[in-house]
Amino acid sequence: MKNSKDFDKKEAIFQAMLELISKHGFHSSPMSEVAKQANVAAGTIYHYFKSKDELICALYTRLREKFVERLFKTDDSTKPFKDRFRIFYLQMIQEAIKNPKEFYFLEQFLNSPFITYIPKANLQVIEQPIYDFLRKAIFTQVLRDIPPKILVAFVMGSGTSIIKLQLSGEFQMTSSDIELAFFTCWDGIKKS
Amino acid sequence: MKNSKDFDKKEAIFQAMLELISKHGFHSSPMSEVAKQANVAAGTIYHYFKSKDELICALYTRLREKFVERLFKTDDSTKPFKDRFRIFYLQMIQEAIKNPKEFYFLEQFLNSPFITYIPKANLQVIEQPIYDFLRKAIFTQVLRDIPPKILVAFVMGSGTSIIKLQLSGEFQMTSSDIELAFFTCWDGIKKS
Amino acid sequence: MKNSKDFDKKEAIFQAMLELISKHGFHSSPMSEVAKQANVAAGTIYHYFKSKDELICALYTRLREKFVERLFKTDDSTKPFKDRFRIFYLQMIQEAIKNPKEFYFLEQFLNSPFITYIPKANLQVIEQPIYDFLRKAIFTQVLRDIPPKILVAFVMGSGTSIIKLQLSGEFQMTSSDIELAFFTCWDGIKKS
Amino acid sequence: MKNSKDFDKKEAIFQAMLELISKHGFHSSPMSEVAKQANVAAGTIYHYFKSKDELICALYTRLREKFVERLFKTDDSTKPFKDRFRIFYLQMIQEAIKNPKEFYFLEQFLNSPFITYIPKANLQVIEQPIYDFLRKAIFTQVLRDIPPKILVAFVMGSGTSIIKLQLSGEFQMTSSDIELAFFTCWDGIKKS
DNA sequence: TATGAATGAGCGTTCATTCAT
DNA sequence: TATGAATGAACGCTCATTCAT
Repeated sequence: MKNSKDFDKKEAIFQAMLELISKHGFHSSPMSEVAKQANVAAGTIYHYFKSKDELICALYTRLREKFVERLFKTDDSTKPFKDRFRIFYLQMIQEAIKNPKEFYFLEQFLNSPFITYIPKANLQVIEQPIYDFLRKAIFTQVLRDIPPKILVAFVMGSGTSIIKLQLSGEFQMTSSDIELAFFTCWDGIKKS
Repeated sequence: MKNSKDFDKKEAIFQAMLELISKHGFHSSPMSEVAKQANVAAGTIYHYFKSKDELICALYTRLREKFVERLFKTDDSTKPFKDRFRIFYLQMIQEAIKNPKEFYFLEQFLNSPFITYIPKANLQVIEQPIYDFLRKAIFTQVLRDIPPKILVAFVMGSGTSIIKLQLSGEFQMTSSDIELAFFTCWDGIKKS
Repeated sequence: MKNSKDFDKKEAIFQAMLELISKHGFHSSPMSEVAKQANVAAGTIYHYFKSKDELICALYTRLREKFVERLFKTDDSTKPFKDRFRIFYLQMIQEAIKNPKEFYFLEQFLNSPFITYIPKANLQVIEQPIYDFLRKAIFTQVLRDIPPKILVAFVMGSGTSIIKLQLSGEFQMTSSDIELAFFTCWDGIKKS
Repeated sequence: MKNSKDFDKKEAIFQAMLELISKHGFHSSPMSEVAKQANVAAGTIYHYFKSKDELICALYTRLREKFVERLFKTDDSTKPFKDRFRIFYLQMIQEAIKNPKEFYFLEQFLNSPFITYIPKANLQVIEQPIYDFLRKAIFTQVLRDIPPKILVAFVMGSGTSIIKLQLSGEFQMTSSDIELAFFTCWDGIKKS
């Protein structure tokens, strides 16, 4: 089956690149190594991606979309917003902790000059669900009335930072620690 | 004067590397280019630093120390903690915005495999002032009683994220926006 | 019809290679591009030709034969030799100018190490008509008595050079210019 | 001595590239091989030349200049023009035969897409002496009154072709053959 | 100390060719 | 016959590092 084989190879290449970059960084992840780990020839990668940069960018887009999607996997819009936000915040932390490679790759990419290769419009589309989620809650006066972009930055930044703390191995968070983190965030953003 | 010349060259090398990496990333900042921008010969860099990696790591340590130091430059321990924290938070945001190259370099480094080259103990020493500042406030029941490391991550993570928002050019923060960000953070961490 | 299809594909491949090489040279004309322009699969080319080199050599032989043939297309052996030679010389220049791709390919090939792949005997067979044409005229004392090979070289070399001048775009030859070129050549080679 | 070493290396690289290309063509002359034959490291070539293409173009300019210069090495402007032209024509043929590598390289380059990389103005400057030499003789009514560019093309083209004949090994020219070739050319171009 | 020419391992990428379908 | 995905050797080139001066 051509399609399934295609899928397998592309997927294997993505996976190999993810593994290498999350561990060694962009420039210690040579294409030859990617090929080896993906069990394809070096040249094969170039049937699927124009260049190393394009592969890395495609991987970012793909992983970021997947990550955002997961944040709302367990959302239940019939619940009170506080509960929904709690689920969202915990989900963010837990998903990242369950997928450290993805998380490291995303953070590394986001904080590198690579990020400038992705058109801002594309980035916005990917982040839209988060933005919408919080903006509506500002509108319905559940959340503090501050510019939504600041709110998103605040929430995601604090979460990201807590994830890094946990993944660094420097501090073992219990689930009640995570709960505390949620309350800290919530008390900051809620309409008082 | 040997020391002063040493200082000048080392400083020039640091500055050149900072400029290049903040703009182009680690692996688009060749030593030859650093040398050119620092007005020294390529070989000279190796009198001051064992390797490119060591130079980058030294630069990180140096900039991170400077950054933390600046956070407390305007601290006044006689004031109520809330005021002190406000100054601290605003200072963090403003210093980063005033020094975008430093900020980009630090974030890039922090989110790359390079960070693992710096012994954890050293990192802890550098961050200690922040940790102490907040821990004491927990102890005196001004701040919410959560593990200090989580608190530090929360505060610094939210701040960092807001800085990125501003530096991205995607959102122009007014000083009242920054004030709002401070309140959001404060309401989250204060003892209620 | 197998033969007609064969013919079509082979022809399309020849045409595609000619177009690419005349424009980009041998090593900027990948087989994949040839395949694309010929509307066949890359592998298909290898049903008709053993290798890229063989294809290029076959193309040379083919085009050179066609070119020589055209030189005598309008020959009329009943006319005086001077008239016949005039037609020949003008034909050479005009055919090349009408078919610049063919001309560029032939010249490129002729001046590259590829030419050594073609057995000398084959080359001689192809050029034979030109050789015979001029040798007879020497024999009949119409042309200067110099070794025929030198005569052929002289005539073809001067013609080729004039063609290049015109094709370079550097000089627009009128038909009276071409006539002058003919006289220049003729006065050189005729028996005086 | 820095200058002499520089000279040596650059010269050695030029020589190595010349040797390889004249024998194997552009794309069978890898930089690694050039380095090996020039007794330098691959990277060293890139201190002297930006790229392979630039090296090849520089080599062309250099050799073509040298070649044109040699044509007039033995010129004596006090002699009658016919004698001067004879010397010139014979010199062209003999120099090329003495330096077959240079000749093959120049012809290969001239008939490849590389030639388009060299600005036309530069080419003209190099060829200027030949042009001037013949143009003056047209002006003084020694040579046939045809556009100088055509005259140059005629003379150089016929000469080049005769050189190729000799170098091909297919025909051993005696000095009286060369003399005949000169007369053939002269009778063509002289004012009758 | 300071230089910068020189090194050469290693990179990203290309492309002639093959072969399972 | 025809396909085109896959191969992998080989390419042009970069750049951290060295060392004679």
